[in-house]
Amino acid sequence: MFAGASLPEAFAPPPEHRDEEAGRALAPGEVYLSIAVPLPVFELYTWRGPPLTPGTPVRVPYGRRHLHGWVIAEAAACAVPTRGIEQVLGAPELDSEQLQFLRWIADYYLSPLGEVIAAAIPSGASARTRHVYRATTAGLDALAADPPAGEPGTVLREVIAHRSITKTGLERRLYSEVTHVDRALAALLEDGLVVAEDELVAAIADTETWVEQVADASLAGLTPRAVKARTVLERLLSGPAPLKELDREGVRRLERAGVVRRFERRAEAPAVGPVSAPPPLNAEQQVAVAAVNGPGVWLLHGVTGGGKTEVYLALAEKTLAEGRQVLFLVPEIALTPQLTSRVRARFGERVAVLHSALTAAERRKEWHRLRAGEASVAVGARSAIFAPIHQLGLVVVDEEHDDSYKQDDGVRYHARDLAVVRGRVASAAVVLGSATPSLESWENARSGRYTLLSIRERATARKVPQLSVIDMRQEAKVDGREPMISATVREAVADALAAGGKAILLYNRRGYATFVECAGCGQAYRCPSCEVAMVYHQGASRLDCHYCGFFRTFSKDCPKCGGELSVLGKGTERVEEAVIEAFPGVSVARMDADTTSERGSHARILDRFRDGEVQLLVGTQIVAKGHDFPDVHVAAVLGVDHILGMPDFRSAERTFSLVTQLCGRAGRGAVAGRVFLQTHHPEHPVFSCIGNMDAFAERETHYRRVLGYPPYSRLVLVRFEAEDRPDARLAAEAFVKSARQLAAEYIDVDVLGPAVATLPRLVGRWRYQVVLRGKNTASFRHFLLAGHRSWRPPPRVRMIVDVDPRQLS
DNA sequence: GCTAGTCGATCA
DNA sequence: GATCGACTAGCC
Repeated sequence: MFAGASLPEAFAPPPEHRDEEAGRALAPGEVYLSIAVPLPVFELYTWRGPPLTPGTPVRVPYGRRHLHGWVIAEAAACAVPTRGIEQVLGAPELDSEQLQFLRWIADYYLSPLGEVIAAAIPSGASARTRHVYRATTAGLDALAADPPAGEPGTVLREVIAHRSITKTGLERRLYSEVTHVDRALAALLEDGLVVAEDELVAAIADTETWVEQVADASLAGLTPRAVKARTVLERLLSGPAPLKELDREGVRRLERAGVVRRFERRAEAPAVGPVSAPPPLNAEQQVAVAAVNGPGVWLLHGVTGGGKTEVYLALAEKTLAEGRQVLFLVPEIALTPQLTSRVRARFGERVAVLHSALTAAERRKEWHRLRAGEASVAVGARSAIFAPIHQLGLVVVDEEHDDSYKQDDGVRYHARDLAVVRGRVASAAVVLGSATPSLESWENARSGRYTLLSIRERATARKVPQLSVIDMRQEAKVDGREPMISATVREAVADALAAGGKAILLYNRRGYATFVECAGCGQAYRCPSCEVAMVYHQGASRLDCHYCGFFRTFSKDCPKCGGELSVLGKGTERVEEAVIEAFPGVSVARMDADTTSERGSHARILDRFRDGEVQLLVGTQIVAKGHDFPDVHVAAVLGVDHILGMPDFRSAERTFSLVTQLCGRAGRGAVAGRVFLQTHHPEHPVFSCIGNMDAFAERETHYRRVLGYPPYSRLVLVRFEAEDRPDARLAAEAFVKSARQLAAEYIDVDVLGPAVATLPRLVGRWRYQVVLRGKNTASFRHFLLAGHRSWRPPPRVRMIVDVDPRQLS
């Protein structure tokens, strides 16, 4: 039936991109393969191919394109015509345990399996193909006899000069001579002088190139000016060295002279045995280490400075001794250099470090070392949960309450929750550690799903600091304005400095002023695509949108009416200014996202503070995280009200955690530090619980239970985004209607909303959202899975499904 | 996700 | 009547 098709279409020859054999029956030895590809489709598609082990990476034709996918299983048959796979890209990359884990994730987070696998495997872990051009015999003959004129001729010559070359390669080499590489290639292809093909590029080798000296240096006839070659030779005197540590120019020079030679060598053999001796453990630490045994989940609740790290390390040692491997998760590796270096110091070459600042090649190398069993301890941020470990015996999640474990785009997994799942799949022990556990984990421990381990004593003899809450409403005004630093804090800091101590001041907003407006015409500076106030950064002299990166240069006068602009609200830059003014001559450093964007700058600031070069550290919440300094007499939270005031049910939990962590930063030797908290809500119950997890948890869980929030319910946030506001709103409304209908069939499922998101417009898109809530886990899962099949957003609307959202905004 | 093929709107 | 651009279905 051709009802919909016009005549020419019906008679058109089949599109040439289809392989002619598409849809034919299985050839001998062939099977149907279910393959996961990274696309927003939820079923697995089927291709034909040789029998392959699940987890094998393959390249498959898909429409006019080619995709990288992974074999999941052999399929019985396929209802639609199938095509053949194009290439096997290497050995299986996932064992059945990992596949089981990834399938669980796809199911739980309502994400396509192919996208989950793509998120789990670093790009380039397996072989890739690249589209290359190669000269044909006709092309070779043509060059000798009758070379094409103009640009095609130049391109042909270049193609012949290489065995094969990509288009990008050609463009790079010929950019000064040829303007239309594309066109020239098309002409050459047309004439049959070159062919295009896909070439398999091997996955990264686990060897590296080394250089050694093979002949007397005098043969090189080096002039005194050949400095680079000399430096290389000097280095090689003590034996072979890795190429990457040598000067390439120098090596090439010596190679040509036949003095040195390259060779491939397997990556460094791991050093065996502990590198630094473990310190003795105190009684509580010993109890914790002894308790963790075999599969299960333990929540290690330990006061800051209680020596949780030593417990982790002792457990890791125990696990390694059993011949199993260890996975160490940390919130953000750049922010926790101390933990990483301690793990390194203890286990040396057996440690593989995975973090976002690695280059693709470095990451692949670490991945390889783990897979080959050369490294047996992996340390990394959330994506390290996917590290290729076959004999997993222990997973440690440090600072388990930290929100950075939640991936906030793509597959929105929570690495701490995945750690529990992976541990179960691998029959490994899982240890979640924190001074301020998440209420979810706390509840799991209370109900007996996890085992609670407590460390209440500080390992060092430091006393628990005393906290003073300062009511900023009572603070004397200066020039009619509320001072940034209260008199009490000012005095305490002065005392600390006089005694040769240091202080940390936290203000959780960066920039100089959070709002800029013209006193004359009322013109306010909002981001044109985000509907939020732009933040004035004095250092960069510009206005920044903290959500989309848009900025404009700042001038003191209003561009509209010429009046003077007034800057309102505060940020760390302004706090820094006030501090410098209040304590002249004292060395101050600011630490926030603006001063730590450069690689290594974060550690540099902390080093200067540790060494005493900097006495006052001002910054956003990163000053409260994971590092320990001597002689911090005073720590003060100058502003925390924005966190507390956020329209989110976890705002009290975040405040509690941040302030408690900061308290842990204060203290010197045996003397307790002083901690101050400036707020406009001194009566808020959270402040009376600081440092006391039991008290906080009791209050907060009561409130969560009454209001039906996690951990007493599960939430799924569904957000609708569109350029036109009505599109997003209507989509959300339609969704609510159908979700309510479906929810009626399940126990205790609520559909809340629709509501405008806390940030109504971001990066040019309007945002509406709906919250799904389930109080019965099983019923809620069934509801989600049933709905998921039918939930498709209308045109022009993007739908984002966030299972277990960390923030309802 | 991408892309090709569809459709209507726009211009000489 | 031809060309351009927005929109949508199908990809195995």
